Amino acid sequence: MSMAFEISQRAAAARPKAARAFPATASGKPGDGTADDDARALERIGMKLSYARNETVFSEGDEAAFSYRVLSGAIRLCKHLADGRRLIAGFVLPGEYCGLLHLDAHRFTAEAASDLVVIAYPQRQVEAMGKTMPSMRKRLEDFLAQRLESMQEQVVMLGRQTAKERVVSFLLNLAQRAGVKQNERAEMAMSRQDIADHLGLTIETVCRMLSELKRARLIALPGLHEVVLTDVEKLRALGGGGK
Amino acid sequence: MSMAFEISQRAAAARPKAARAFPATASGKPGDGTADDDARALERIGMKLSYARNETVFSEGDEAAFSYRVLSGAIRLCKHLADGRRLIAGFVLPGEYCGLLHLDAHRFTAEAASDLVVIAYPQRQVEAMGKTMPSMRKRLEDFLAQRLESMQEQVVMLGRQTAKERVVSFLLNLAQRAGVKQNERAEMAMSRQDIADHLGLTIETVCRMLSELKRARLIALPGLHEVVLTDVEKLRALGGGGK
DNA sequence: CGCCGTGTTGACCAGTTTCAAGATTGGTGG
DNA sequence: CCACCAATCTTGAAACTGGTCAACACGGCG
Repeated sequence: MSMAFEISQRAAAARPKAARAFPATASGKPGDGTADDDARALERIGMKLSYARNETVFSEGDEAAFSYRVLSGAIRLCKHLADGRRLIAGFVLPGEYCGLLHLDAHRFTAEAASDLVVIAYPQRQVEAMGKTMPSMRKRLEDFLAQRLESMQEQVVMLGRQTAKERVVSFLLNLAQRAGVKQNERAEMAMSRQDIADHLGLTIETVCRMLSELKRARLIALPGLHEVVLTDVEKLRALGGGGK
Repeated sequence: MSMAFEISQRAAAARPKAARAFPATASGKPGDGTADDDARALERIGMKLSYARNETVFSEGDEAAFSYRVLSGAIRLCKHLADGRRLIAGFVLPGEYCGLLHLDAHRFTAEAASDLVVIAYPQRQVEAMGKTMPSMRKRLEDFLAQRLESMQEQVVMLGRQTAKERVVSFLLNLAQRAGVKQNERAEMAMSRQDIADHLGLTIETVCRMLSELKRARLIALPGLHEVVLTDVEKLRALGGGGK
């Protein structure tokens, strides 16, 4: 089984914890609807892996041998600049994929933003499925389009939004992707520093903006890594001309 | 000839100046080497169009019926936000393409950043060539990869670089893409406002940074729309941890 | 010649960062 | 179970970068 061999190679390189058993659907994001068939097909060729916070899933420049689907936790896609500055291009949340298209993902380093469980798929299999299954091909294309869309949003955010707008956009985006509505609790797995590096701010500014939103009763922070949007309408109004 | 008909439709929509005759190679960027065959093949199915500064080539959301190659001048790819803020995702310089992949380009509005001459290719033909000519397929993939690369650079720039670093990066990038070396004159067709909207700065800050670089003898500005990099080494050092 | 669009420069101001304490949280070992 | 420690988060005050507002310069064109 050369496939299994490759997986354990990679696993060794990234030093994830030994893969533990998880119910196959445990952390699958609900509401995926149309994706289920493809997801199941992938599930069969994938392997579950766990990483502790801050472990590297793959590095910039690595050969893109695997794609990943997040089961729980979050991946951060980041770029480390020469002088230590860091920039996070995006997060991969539960139910989402990364590295499906070698084009994009492996230009970044992927790290566990929190304790993380993923399923890894050999890239070759994904490509093969893309060629035979039309629905899978479509999903690959959608994935790329989404990725472009989100990079674009980030460019708008970084280029033309204020600190408060950025934080609000981030929270709205997070809640939407998690399928969480007003007054529901959303997980915010990444650290404040991660958020700051994603929004092009300092950690202190992120904190201040969160506090300010809390004081204004627009959000609540039941725990360090949870948010509740208590007034989506007003948040949207603050979200800036974005988009 | 339905192709010609479609082209003039589009031309009418965008109100370009009547296409004038240009020697086929007049503004072709030299040094394209390997691309020449494909370029020539495209040239045959393309139509020359001219636009005055600020005319729209295509709008965000338009059907991507055409791809474009810039012969002279520059296209700006921009996004207009609700509140009037504007953000320029990038410029297309002479010799470069835009809209080759419907995926990306037509999420932006393309406008003439200066007086502009392009060749327009019916999208269908490009796709057809992509399927039959392997070298063309490769070029299309490269194009996408490049586009992603440049968006990424912009994200780093906007997220983690200072005003001076941004301007320096921009100038270095411009010179490199124009194939211009130290002490050679590079065209900078776009306005200061365009540059500002690309770098996420104000026009005043762009001016100040350019003046500062000029005072430091790192660049010269022989004309409003020309730059000479007089000390690429020091500029690189200023260019920040970029990449 | 004077106007208009664009670019440049200066003075002042606001938002963000930086620097510096604390406060919480989570993990470890007694 | 609690005490302690390290890491992370929060908050405050001062410094600074870049933005805003305003005046002026320059160049093309009617």
